[in-house]
Amino acid sequence: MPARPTIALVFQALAEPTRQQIVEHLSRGPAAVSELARPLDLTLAAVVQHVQVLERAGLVHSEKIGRVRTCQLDTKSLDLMQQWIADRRAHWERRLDRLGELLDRTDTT
Amino acid sequence: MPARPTIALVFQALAEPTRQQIVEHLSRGPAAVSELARPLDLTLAAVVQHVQVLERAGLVHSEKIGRVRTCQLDTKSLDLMQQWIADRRAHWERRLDRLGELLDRTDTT
DNA sequence: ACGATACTTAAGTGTAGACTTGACTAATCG
DNA sequence: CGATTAGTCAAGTCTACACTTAAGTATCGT
Repeated sequence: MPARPTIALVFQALAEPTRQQIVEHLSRGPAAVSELARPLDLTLAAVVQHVQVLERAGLVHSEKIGRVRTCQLDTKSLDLMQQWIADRRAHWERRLDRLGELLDRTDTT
Repeated sequence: MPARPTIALVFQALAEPTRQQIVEHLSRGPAAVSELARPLDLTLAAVVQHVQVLERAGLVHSEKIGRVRTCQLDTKSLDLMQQWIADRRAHWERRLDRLGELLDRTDTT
């Protein structure tokens, strides 16, 4: 039901300090929305909205049982980020290599 | 001169699609500000501002020679991000392990 | 020297989005 | 059953920030 999350969505979601805190909380284990809210001087409504953003970004998965919605970290988007970083780095380093070769050649001629 | 960049700053910087494009451009090699601006239907002033944000986040380093400011990818903050992701994942997976043990024990008793 | 290029800075505008309030539903407890 | 708990939804407010314009500086080409 959520359109496949893009890196843009992931970075946008993590840009908000509160949402970073929520992710850090969830990395210590699943939690209900109200548990996430407790340490966060915010209304429950605000926390719900944050969770929705994190879900659209594929960073969190949640399921409602009875009246309590339990949230879990979803590592899919962590993978996505790591891939993105690796890609940028790969391009960058390949470039440095080519530069190195060039310098070597101009050096020895 | 830039205060040590925080993960918060890094995510905030990458939240903006335009800045993602700039980082992608720079991963293919250094570029002047006006080169970054060319494909980006924006004024030069706007691009300068984006570069400043990326610099404060430690994602880009730039140096002005003559009248042209040349920008480079700075991998410091890529490291920072990768560390952050690894940390969240580590906590999360350690938790899953403990859960597994618990289930094993309750299973065999 | 003159014009063009490559930024830089300050100030103003407009919009996205973080947060609140208030009213609602539904599950659980005593 | 009524009261509490846990979450949901729809408006509305308020601020941060992406972007523009306009005016400036410094460098380069001829």
